[in-house]
Amino acid sequence: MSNPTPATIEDVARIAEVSIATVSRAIHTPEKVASSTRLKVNQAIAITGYTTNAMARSLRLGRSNMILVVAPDIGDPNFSNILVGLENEARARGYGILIGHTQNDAQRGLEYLKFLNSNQAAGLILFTGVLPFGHQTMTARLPPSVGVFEPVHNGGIPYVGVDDIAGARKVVDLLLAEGHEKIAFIGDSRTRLAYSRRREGFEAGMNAAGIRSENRIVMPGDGTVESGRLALEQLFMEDRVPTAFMCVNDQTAIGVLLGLNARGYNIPRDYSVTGFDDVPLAGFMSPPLTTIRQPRTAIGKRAMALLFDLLADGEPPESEILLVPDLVVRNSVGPPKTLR
Amino acid sequence: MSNPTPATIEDVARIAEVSIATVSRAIHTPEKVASSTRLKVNQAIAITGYTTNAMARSLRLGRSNMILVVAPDIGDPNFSNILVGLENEARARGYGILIGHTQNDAQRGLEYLKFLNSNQAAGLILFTGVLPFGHQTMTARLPPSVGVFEPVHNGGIPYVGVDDIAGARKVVDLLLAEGHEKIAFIGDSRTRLAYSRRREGFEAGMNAAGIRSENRIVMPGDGTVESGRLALEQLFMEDRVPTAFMCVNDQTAIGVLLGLNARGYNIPRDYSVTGFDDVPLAGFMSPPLTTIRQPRTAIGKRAMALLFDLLADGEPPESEILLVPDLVVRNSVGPPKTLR
DNA sequence: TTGTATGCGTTATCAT
DNA sequence: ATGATAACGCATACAA
Repeated sequence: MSNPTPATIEDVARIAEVSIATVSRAIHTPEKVASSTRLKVNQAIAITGYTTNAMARSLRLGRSNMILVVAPDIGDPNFSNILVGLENEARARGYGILIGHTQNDAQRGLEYLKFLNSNQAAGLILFTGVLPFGHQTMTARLPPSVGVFEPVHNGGIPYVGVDDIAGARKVVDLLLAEGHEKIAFIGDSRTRLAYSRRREGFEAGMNAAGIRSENRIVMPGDGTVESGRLALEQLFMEDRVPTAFMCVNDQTAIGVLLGLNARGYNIPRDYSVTGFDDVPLAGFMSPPLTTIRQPRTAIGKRAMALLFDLLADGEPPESEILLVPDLVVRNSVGPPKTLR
Repeated sequence: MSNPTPATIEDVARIAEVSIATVSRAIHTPEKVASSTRLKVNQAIAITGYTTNAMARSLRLGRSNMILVVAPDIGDPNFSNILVGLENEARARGYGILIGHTQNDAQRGLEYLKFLNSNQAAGLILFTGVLPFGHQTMTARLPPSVGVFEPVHNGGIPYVGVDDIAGARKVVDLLLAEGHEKIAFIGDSRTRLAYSRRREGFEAGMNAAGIRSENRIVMPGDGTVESGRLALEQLFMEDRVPTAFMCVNDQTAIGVLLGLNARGYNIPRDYSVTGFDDVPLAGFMSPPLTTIRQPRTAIGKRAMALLFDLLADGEPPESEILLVPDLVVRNSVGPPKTLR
């Protein structure tokens, strides 16, 4: 199974009875080598099972054909689908993908910075809203990079994401159209720009509908199921219950839904609940959750395409690409009880 | 932001007014260099922001300090926590982790095989039950490797996983103790050894309790929410409804739970449902799911530790490490309706 | 069309 | 304690 040592270009050259230069050419510029020798080389390659040593090649060339994807949380339900978009696009261009997991830890980020500094990756895709390399970021020599989901604060790096304001607006407008006049936004937070923007969309919709501020409830949250449940409990305890809960993401909405179910309410008869993201489970909740669908694969595809533009031109063709997400109407929204 | 070219060991040497050999020594064997020169070197490193080029280093050394983790499905809810265990253990030993995603595609696997052949990774962690490299596997020169969750079929590679039989046994025994006599095992499949073993545990428990075979229902499934729901519907249509559903994993159990809820049943009053894995959402279902907890972080830790044993000794100290998982009792199991 | 020779950035061997 | 240099595997400028 584990052969002693991998074949080198020299092994191939010896067997094919040519020089290593010819072998290299036969591989990378076959048209520059006689077809007869090309044949010999190919046979020798087959015999030895030769694979070019990517490290030596990259060292020589000063670049590699790997793209590094750095993510703070691999467990994020959004991550894997975006990854698929990224991978497909990269593969189509002959590039491979490697994933680095930082767990929001700058120390871990540094590891990958070294990786980058060694030219082991030709490009960088960032899932975090911030360069994950701590202080050393300033002196770092980063390869062409693009952010996904969130703009990268400390870096002038282009990004592709979703138009959160427009998405949120679609949700409020639906709720408003159903007749809701007292709506709570659950999961307010300033740590993630995407979340702030969803809040913005909420406010914009409420403004447009002329809803008075005492009928707008905003609860903080960190986007976890827990936080949704917590916010709900607090609202009930303080007797500030709205007729509709517009949640910053699906996790939060699931928390609210679960809490409401536990209290014996029927959704959407008693209350309406909405999410954002369209996480895999959203459609399986009871009731199935009305939410905003992230065009995940498309985001990944666009991000990688943008990275290749950068790789080719050096200059970002545009610094922000916002995809407009769709509303997916399921069964967690209805008219407010008061209107029934 | 993007400095022209990264500093090399030569830049450092020039500034410190020493030879490159001394710089290298100052970094790797500081005790062999005069403290005065060590100081100069360190200053020069600080000035230049020098990082050793990992690629050149690995090329010279013939080994790297990266571990490659290959997984068929990054979205698997088990994956991210195991990864944390892997990462922590690797970091403690000065190694970094890179993740490769194959999507069960041999072509993609090949990419990573080249990576390995170039000595870009010192070791390999496999999440798949099979070497993901297609035909070329035979001629491949693999680094020390260990499997996670499942033994690797075509490779004599040691693995660490969970004792699925014992885990499943804990579940049946609970169900049996509650008084159930007609139990369905949902999600039978021969594609994953772990799943076959859970089935084995089920049968063993039923045998021990002397349950007759007509009271054992086995439904196929692929471990998705969908498949759980499907199996449930089929059982109702064929009028072969048991009093308890023992599901091969949590996803399946969630499907069953959702289906039962949709039909208006109350769990655990009308039916009992169990899962396996203790996925993040399991505790948030209504009712919270009784299931088996995968010791995920522990598995990752053990797997990586085993890999380092391999790296050091060459010989696997043991070929199979099975951790015994715990039953986590929540609220989806009760006595059968007939006994109430 | 093919071969020779150099250098990519390191570390290790051998002198000094 | 330090320096000069070879070698890791490869791609290419240059020579033939």
